Amino acid sequence: MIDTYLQNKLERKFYKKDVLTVAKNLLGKFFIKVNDTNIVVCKIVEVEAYAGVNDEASHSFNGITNRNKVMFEQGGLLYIYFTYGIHFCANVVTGEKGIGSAVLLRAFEPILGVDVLAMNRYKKKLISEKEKIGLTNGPGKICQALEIHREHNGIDLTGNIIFISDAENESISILQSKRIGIKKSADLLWRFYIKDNPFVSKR
DNA sequence: ATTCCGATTGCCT
DNA sequence: GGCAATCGGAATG
Repeated sequence: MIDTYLQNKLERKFYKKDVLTVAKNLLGKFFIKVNDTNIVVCKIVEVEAYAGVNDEASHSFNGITNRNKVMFEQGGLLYIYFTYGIHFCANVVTGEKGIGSAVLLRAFEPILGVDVLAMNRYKKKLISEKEKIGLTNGPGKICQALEIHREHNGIDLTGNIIFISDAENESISILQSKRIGIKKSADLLWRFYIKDNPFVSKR
């Protein structure tokens, strides 16, 4: 089971391309998190690109700080930040070291480990269809459901704890829009999502 | 030291 | 659709 995902794990070169390319290429891929007792697999269905140059909305826009320094590492690392005093958000760092760009993971479709996700989100295993939609359809929800926190900031996605794997591609239709919840550089169409997927976030 | 405010979410009307 | 929750990063004094 897990062997198949490990064999299809994305390599470093996938992440070292420019952020818009990686953002679009991440759609439809499997995001996997493994621990001692379980494995969770989700399909990536919605992302946003953030780049260091000409993008005032990006954490990297004003240069390296203690918070954003992982964004400036080489592609393939995970950048985690804490926001609104409540939530964590997960990003895939892209490009070469020093660029400062990343892809925000906005929504997942649960594939394997729904009970684990439900326990983390709702403290119970059995959930309704509506609750299943709400499991991972937002950036903060993803981190709560998959237990991704501060300690995962900087983790290498080419390792075996959290990684992303290629999917046998049934062709997907990709749509784009403005990014959600930002005020600066708000007109860039850098949000990408899979058409007609019910797990794409609503707001 | 103090102030401002955010790459969100859930609950309310 | 509106708004409170809640905290730490970043800017300002």
